Amino acid sequence: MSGHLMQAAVVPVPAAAALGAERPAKLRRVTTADAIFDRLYADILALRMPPGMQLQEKRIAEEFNVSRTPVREALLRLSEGGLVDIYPQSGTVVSRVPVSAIPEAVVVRKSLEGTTVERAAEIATPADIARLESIIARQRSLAALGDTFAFHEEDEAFHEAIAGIAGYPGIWTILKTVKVQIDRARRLTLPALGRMDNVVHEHELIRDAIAGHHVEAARAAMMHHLGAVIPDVAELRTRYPDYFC
Amino acid sequence: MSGHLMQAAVVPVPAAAALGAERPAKLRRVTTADAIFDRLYADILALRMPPGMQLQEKRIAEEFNVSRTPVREALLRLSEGGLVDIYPQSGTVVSRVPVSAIPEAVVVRKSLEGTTVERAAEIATPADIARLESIIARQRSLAALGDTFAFHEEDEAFHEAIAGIAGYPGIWTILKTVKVQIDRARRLTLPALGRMDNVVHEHELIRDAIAGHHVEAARAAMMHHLGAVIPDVAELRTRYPDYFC
DNA sequence: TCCTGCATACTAGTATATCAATTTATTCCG
DNA sequence: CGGAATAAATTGATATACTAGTATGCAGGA
Repeated sequence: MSGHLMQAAVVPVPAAAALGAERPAKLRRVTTADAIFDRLYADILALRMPPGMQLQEKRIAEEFNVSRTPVREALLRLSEGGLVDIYPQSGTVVSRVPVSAIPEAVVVRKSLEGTTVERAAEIATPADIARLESIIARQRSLAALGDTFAFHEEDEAFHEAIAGIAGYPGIWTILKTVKVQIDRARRLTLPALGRMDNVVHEHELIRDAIAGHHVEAARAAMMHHLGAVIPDVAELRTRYPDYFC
Repeated sequence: MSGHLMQAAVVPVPAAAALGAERPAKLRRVTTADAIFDRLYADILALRMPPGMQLQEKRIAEEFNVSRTPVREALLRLSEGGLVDIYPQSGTVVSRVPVSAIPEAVVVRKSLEGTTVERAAEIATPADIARLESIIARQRSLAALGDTFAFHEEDEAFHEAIAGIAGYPGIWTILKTVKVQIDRARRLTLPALGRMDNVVHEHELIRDAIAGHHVEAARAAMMHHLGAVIPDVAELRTRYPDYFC
């Protein structure tokens, strides 16, 4: 962690904000706070900053060569997402993964993605199917290479694409915030290489059901897919006792 | 809007944050920024600040006798919820209700509340049913009095109670943010007094289904209930053209 | 030894000042 | 008279300074 921070690039606003927030098509500077948010977000998700780690606005500000203000804004956003806990006048820590919330997060995913995939199966076009297939193809090669990180990114892309096909971009925004806690727990499991092939196959089943406009089959395939990825929290908890609460 | 702001009361943290964020049972100062956020949130929802209204950090800060910093933090949080739009170096406005997002918001509610009510029907205890009934009872009298505002608060309580029964408090947190845009649109409809009686009846049906552990019936009743409250955006749009986008 | 109370050293919350970018009005030239 | 260039004003973004809680450790007494 070091060095200067990129400044003041001008880019189209990246989706941001919750359901229905769509900024009017307008240009928006990527602010310093945004950059720091992204960095911390990635660091926490990748466990480079493990749960329970103490954070200090001042120290972070010094590391990035910025003032406390943008750091503070980034931390506030992270705390809303449940990734850090801010104790006023005391300190800020990377939040421990709330085990109790993980089953609920899975329920949310199943509920929302079930609804989404049904809609997608109803209205998907051949072009949509092609998009799904291209993502799956990339996943196949990444699985062969054993690149778990890139594989996971494509996994996100697949689910996001389905939301896009269904015409529910806002639902994907919600899912992203919900998925975070699940993903953090999953990062702790050893890179189960064999699992990637399973995922590819499950994605193929989902794609086939959507392509054939088989609403019920699509839902069933998605339910099976989401049910298979629940991390074994009980085991993780004994292995990393102070990462959970 | 006037006068000083209450300072530094100490209260238990009010639920806040997304799924799985549960602040460790701890005392937390209600910060100035929190107070301003709550105030602005209420003002926007009650349409005292109508969509399209210009906001200025400086002016708000002066009104509340605080500096721009907490005002800014409150506005940032509001913008994440899609209640204000911040145009950098230009201005901040109360967001217009994004009509395009309302159907999607309804989809989310149906999906999540459908799942929730099913679970509630499975595990509800007699005490849970009593809680629901007491809320419905209050709604009956409020409907008779024609107190639409308090009625709406009890409506929220009813749905939150079901989430509580199901053991999905985090889902309610998500629903709150999704409901906001729908509620804003609904506030524009004339206080349809007759509608309140319908709502009470629909709630009774939901309660009965939960009490009888009729999972399918509970879902059906909830779907009907949620389908009935979709505001007629098309009509509203002609009546309040610059409240929407 | 263990508990209590105070002093100290932090940390986050808030205020104020400065910087930079965008919008808007105005002026000057064609 | 009109349009482009420019200057002024507005306001968001960032930096710095200050205030006020909170935790911790040590001293002293039970």
